[in-house]
This record gives sequence, C-alpha cells and structure tokens, in this order.
Amino acid sequence: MKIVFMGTPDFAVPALRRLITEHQVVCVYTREPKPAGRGNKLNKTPVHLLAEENGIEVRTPKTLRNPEEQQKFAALNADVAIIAAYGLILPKPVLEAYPLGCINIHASLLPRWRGAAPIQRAIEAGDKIGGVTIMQMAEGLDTGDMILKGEVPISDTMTGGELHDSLSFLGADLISAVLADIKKYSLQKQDDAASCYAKKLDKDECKIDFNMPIRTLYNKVRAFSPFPAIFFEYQGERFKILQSEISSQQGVAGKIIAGQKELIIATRDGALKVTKIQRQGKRPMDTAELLRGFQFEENTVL
RNA sequence: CGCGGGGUAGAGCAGCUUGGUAGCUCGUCAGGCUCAUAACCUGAAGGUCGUUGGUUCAAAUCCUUCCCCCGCAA
Repeated sequence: MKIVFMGTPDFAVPALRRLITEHQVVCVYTREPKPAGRGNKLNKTPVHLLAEENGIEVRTPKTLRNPEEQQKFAALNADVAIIAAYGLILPKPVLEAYPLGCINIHASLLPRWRGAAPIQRAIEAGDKIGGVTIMQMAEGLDTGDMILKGEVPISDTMTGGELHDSLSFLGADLISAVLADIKKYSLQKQDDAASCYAKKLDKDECKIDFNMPIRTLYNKVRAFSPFPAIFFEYQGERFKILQSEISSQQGVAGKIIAGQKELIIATRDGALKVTKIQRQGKRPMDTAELLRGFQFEENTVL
C-alpha cells in the first residue's frame, strides 16, 4: 500500500520502521526541528531521523490548516495516512484526502484515556490493563471509530517507560495487521460515556508531595519513570526518584526515616523506599550505590 | 554563544576555596573469629586524580585546550 506516515516521538518509530519494510511509505510528516536540549541546538525528531535514513521525503509544516499544505498532502495520492503521536491537529480535508482516510495508533484502550499522555495516566491511575487502539480518525480528539485493539497487562511494578516501549511495539504489530487485510476489520463506535481524558504531563506535578497517600505516590513515581520523573529536593539539590517500593514504616510526612544504608521517606500514611535515584548532575543509579559515598541525614523533614 | 553540576582505585563519594607524601564507604583477594552469616576483626592488591598546554621549587588543587556524562530552562 501507498502510505503517508505522520508521527514525532520515539513511540512512533517502531511503527514507521515496520511500515517501511511492509509497504511503500511515500512521505513522512513530523514536527519541525526546534531548539531544544542543552545548548539549544536544533534537534530533528526521532521520526525525522528514521525517515532520512531511509531516504524518504520529510515534511515539517507548522500547521495543516491552510489549503496549500492540504493540497500538497492530497497530491501525494496515497491510499492511507498512518498517524502516531504526530502532535498537530488534522483538519477535515486532510482526514478525507485518501481513500482509506487517516488511521491513528493510540496508546490506550479507547475510549479510556483520550488525549496527550495516555501511557503515564493509565499507570498513575493504577490501571491493571493498558493497550493500543487502532482507530479511524475523526474530527474530535481521539473520538473516531475503533478498528482493532491490543491489550497489555500492567504489573504493579511496571514503569511508564516500560509500558511505553511495550505499547510502541504492540502498535507496530497492530497497524501491520490492520493494513495487511483492512477489509477484515469492522468499525466500532466508542462509548463516549466511558471515556476519560489523559491530560498533558506538567512539570509542576513532578515535585513530590509527601502528603499524598502512599499508594498514589507510588503509582505516580512509576508512571513518571524514567521521564519526566518525580523529584524531591535535599540541601538545595534535586533528586529524581526512578524506582521505589512501598514500606510499612511510619513517620511525619516528608521525614527521612533512613538515609544511610537505604533511603526511606515517610508519607502521610506510609513510607516510600527509594530504590533507584538520580542526583542532580549525576547519572541514574541504585540508591545503595549512591549511599556508599553520599548520606542523607536521618530525621530531616523534606 | 541559553543557565548550571560533574569526570579522583572495580562502584559510590570526600579532598580543590587557603598548592606541599592520595583519602572514606563498599566491593575484590588473603587470613582470623564464629554453630553460622550479607555480621565482626586483621592485612593486601588496586590510581598516569578525563585530556592538552601553562604558572610554580612543588598542581587532584590555580590558569588554558579539547573530549565525555548529567541537571535546569525551552
């Protein structure tokens, strides 16, 4: 099939890689390179780099709202457009440009977790099952009819990063299956009443709040690991918590119960044992490793 | 030229401001103690202090070149 691919971050990479081997990807749309990261250098998106490696034309329009861009899109005369975390809104003329329209790879079991950060929100909420939905895009936000779903169990220790990787490969499998025999699948409407929204990740919610219930905090830590990561501050330095366990110890919220051989910090109704940590300016490491040369003063309240 | 932290034994860190014999915790190895142990005791091995050049009688420490890792902001 003749395909136009639209995507931006790492999540979209396995799907694009798969489609390149199985179909004819005639053009890739992605977000334009923008100054980011240390030094504010111009960085191309992961999808951009993969497309270039494969000699595929890359387009990075700022918007698809204007007729010229829409015309250029339609002129590609593809059979279908595949979208995975692209980041731009697709207007109706784009959605209807090709015979098979626009098909989206969404990282949740719709209608649950429509929106920007479905992976992290699912873990944060304590969901036991996550997944990917392949859907026919419509004008609303992730409201289109569903084509195929795949589930992944979310274990009690799974992190956002792990679920992300797992879903990104599942997404590649599912889109591959759908495109292999699209007539086989029927469209299924979403139950809007059962929907919920996965709001964008916000830096402000990354600073730890020890007054949260321990279970909520624990879920948040693993949902946000390894990125953007929940952190606390100690002696003016920032420490990211990348992995933790729930401890049964008790204390005033924010108090360092142990800080010499292990790191245990009290919350409102329990305590968080930090097992993997990243000190500001350092690489991520097991807490035990850090504690060989760095100690937290016990009984300090953060 | 966005702001900033770091590179010291296999690992994690201190020492650097105020130059003067390379240090701590852990690991490794050997021995000891113990019914026993991830516990304890004794001892040992293991470093061109990231790289280049400079200042100095003397540089991990001060100045300089480059490389690498990371945090923030966007």
